[in-house]
Amino acid sequence: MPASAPDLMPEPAGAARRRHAAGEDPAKRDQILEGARQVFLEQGFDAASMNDICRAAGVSKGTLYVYFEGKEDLYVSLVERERNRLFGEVDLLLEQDLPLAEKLFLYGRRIAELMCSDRVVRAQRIIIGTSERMPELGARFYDGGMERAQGRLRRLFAAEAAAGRLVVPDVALAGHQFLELCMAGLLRPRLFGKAPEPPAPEALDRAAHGAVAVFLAAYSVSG
Amino acid sequence: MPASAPDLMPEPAGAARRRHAAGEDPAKRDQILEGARQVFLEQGFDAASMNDICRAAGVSKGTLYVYFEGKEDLYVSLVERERNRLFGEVDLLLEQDLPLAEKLFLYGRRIAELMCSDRVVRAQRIIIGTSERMPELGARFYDGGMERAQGRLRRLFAAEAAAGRLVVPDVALAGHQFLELCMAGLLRPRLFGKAPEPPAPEALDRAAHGAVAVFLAAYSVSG
DNA sequence: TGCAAATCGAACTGAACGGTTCGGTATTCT
DNA sequence: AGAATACCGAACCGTTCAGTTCGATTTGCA
Repeated sequence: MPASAPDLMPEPAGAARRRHAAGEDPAKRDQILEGARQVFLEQGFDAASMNDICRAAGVSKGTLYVYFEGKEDLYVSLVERERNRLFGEVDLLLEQDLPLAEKLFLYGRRIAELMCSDRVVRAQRIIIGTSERMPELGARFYDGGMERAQGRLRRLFAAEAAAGRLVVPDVALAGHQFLELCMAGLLRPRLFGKAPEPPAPEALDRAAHGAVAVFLAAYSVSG
Repeated sequence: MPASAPDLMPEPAGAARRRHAAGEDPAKRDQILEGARQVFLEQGFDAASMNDICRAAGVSKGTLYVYFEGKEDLYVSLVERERNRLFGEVDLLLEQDLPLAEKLFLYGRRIAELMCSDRVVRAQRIIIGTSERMPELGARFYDGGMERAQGRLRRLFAAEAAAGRLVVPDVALAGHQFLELCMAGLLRPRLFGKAPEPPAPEALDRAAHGAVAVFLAAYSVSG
């Protein structure tokens, strides 16, 4: 196939393309997803209408259906994007060179703050609400979010145990325990609508500090 | 108004009535709520149709609308009933006269088992999913469920602290911590659909045992 | 400039929804 | 027996939805 093939050239190696094939402009795709995010998160999956999403995204209905097959496809794509966007940065927190107690405090506090934020709480609400009908989507969100953090924690605990600074018979259990401790009394009232606002900084401090204290009391060599 | 008022007598003091006024037969009301429970829990609030609920309950649509004002009224009544039914019995677990460690183990294990059961997980899914639009309903469910258990725990911890067997600077925090520890690694995968089955008895044992161990390591006087 | 096509905007389809109405039936009280 | 009525079942109403269609308009490339 010569480089001058008239109409079929699928991938012109040119770096800067201005015009895209129908349904293949990533900026427009993002624009649609952003509108969908607003409507889905504040209406829920069923109550959100495609017309509202079009209006919020500033895109015609025809165009939307060029970029996405339907409502469920749009929703799945949105959840996938949010998952990566929300939990992509978290891993770095554990890499810093700090005393264990401080490292745990900062990591746990950040996770709790993230999980209790308006944006993530609303995302969890809608995903949990649809996980009866779409369990694999919920599982993917869980794996890419909390379970990823769990993996980091397990590695840390195993290393600390190997170094003789902790005694951790079950690193998986310990990982779950630590993160649950960090969100104790914070996340559940948020999910159920009992706490309309994200926790105050002092509340986050208190929970994370208490988590580290309890955790280290149980798993330190001296404990 | 004489007692012999012909058509308006509202409360005939007779003890055993066989025939009920329209929309006032409690058995029929329960029958409707039971059908609504099935449909709501497996379809979600929006996706559940009143026609499906009528069919599931074995009741005509007209009758349903005599007993309930509409979909939301039916849903609210159902949540209220489920809340009482599910969490009504739990309180008794803490009254037994047992060593603290055993009492905590049994209580925590039972709570975790309940919270992770199919029925309660599905109830939580739908309530969390609708708590964006109906926060007060979610808050009531939370208060009647987990928060009630928290109250019991706080009283226990305060008593144990007063007796010199525990050192608990913040009984509210400690209560949240203990229950979160009992469900660590169990509830969240259930809610997100990652774990399709309730946790096995051994998993519940492991979580509750680990919770008691960590908790007592942190809050025992010797700790 | 002129052409091809990506997008717009708005109307439209068919189905499903919540809720209402109404005549017929079965039950229970007098 | 007879009257009263709670319930049934099915048709019906207006609305809203996801998804489609199509001419008009804008946009980028030759």
